Amino acid sequence: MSTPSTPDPAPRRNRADALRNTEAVLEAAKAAFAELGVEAPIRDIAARAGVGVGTVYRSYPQRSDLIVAVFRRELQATADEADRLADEHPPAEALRLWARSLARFVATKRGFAAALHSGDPAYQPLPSQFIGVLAPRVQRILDAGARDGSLRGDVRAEELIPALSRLADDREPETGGRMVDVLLDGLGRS
Amino acid sequence: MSTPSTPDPAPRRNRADALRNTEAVLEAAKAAFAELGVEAPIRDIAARAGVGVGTVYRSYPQRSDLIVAVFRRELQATADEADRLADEHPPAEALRLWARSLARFVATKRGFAAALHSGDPAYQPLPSQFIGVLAPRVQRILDAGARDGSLRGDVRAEELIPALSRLADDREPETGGRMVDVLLDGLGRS
DNA sequence: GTGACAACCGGAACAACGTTCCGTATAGTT
DNA sequence: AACTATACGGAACGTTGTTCCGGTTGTCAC
Repeated sequence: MSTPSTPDPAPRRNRADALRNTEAVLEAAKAAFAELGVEAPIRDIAARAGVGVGTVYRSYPQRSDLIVAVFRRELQATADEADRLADEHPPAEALRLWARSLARFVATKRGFAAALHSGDPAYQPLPSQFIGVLAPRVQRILDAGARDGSLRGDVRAEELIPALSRLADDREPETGGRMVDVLLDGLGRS
Repeated sequence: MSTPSTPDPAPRRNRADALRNTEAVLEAAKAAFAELGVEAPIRDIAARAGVGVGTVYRSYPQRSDLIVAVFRRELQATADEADRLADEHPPAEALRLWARSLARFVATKRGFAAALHSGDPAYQPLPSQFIGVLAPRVQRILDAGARDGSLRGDVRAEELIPALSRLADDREPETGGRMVDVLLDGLGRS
């Protein structure tokens, strides 16, 4: 406010060791999530990364930050696939194919879907982070389907995605897949 | 093995104070579940009942025992309703009406559906207890629907009930209800 | 190279919870 | 009234999330 001399008030670059640690924690979390599910103990993640718990909390104040960081790449791939499928297939088929893609994503992330819907404050930002990325792409498919009459128009992506991820999160992947199919059958026609 | 004298080896009747306490814990748990959800702290339940935690564990070694005991009556009512609806309505309609009944049950038991599918060992007996009671009644409806062609025949009650309870367990009851309807639409026809 | 300081680190410390265990109290019987 | 199997209470232990602070270490200016 007072000194107009510094146009970019960014005070300092991040320290190199801090960046290294942030990366190490990310890798450790990825391994821990794969092995123990997304509710792996923070202490465990810290130990794998060779750092103290304080360091984990500094880089990722909320557990959801860590989850989002670990799965960002795969999440983005799933989102991109929605666009690709929308371009290459009619809406109803694109939606069905994309649902399988989502089911694969959910099935390989133990505890992810449960965390998504838990209501636990530690996971509170997760739904918006997760659905925020996916919903616009899926909504495009739903809109196209509503236009050509192949999909009913009264379900929004923001409610469909949680429903699909809930159904897909079954101990028996085959059962989860079948229930997803049934739900999509219910979306068919108008 | 050695002494054939005692045909009924039941050694002693339950003590009256123990019965009183078991009942007090049940009432306390009912209140705690309603207020805090099914993962209410055991200490909290014990305090409400005016009892030590050891007493809670003696009557209900697993948390799932407490949950089943608390909801047994309502669960039974929901199960009975399946029979009633099956007698009074055609299969597809009976199923839809029953699904609403299940949705109401789930919606008013905070955390119940999540516990049902959590995989947490503390809740491990819950699915069989819960689904074991409901499934036979619901299967009757599904079978009738498969016979008259109004419902597809490739979905079993054991997988439908978890799916419905997952969908119904939404922060927005209206959304949950709509997704349940969509799933049932998918079950329609063959 | 050296000094100084902000940034960062590690892990101790605290709180909440599930669960076990055992010395004490007591209901029911003799 | 005395006795004993039964049940009780809650201390104690292990695990987890989360905060906090004394000590350490990059980084920059000189």
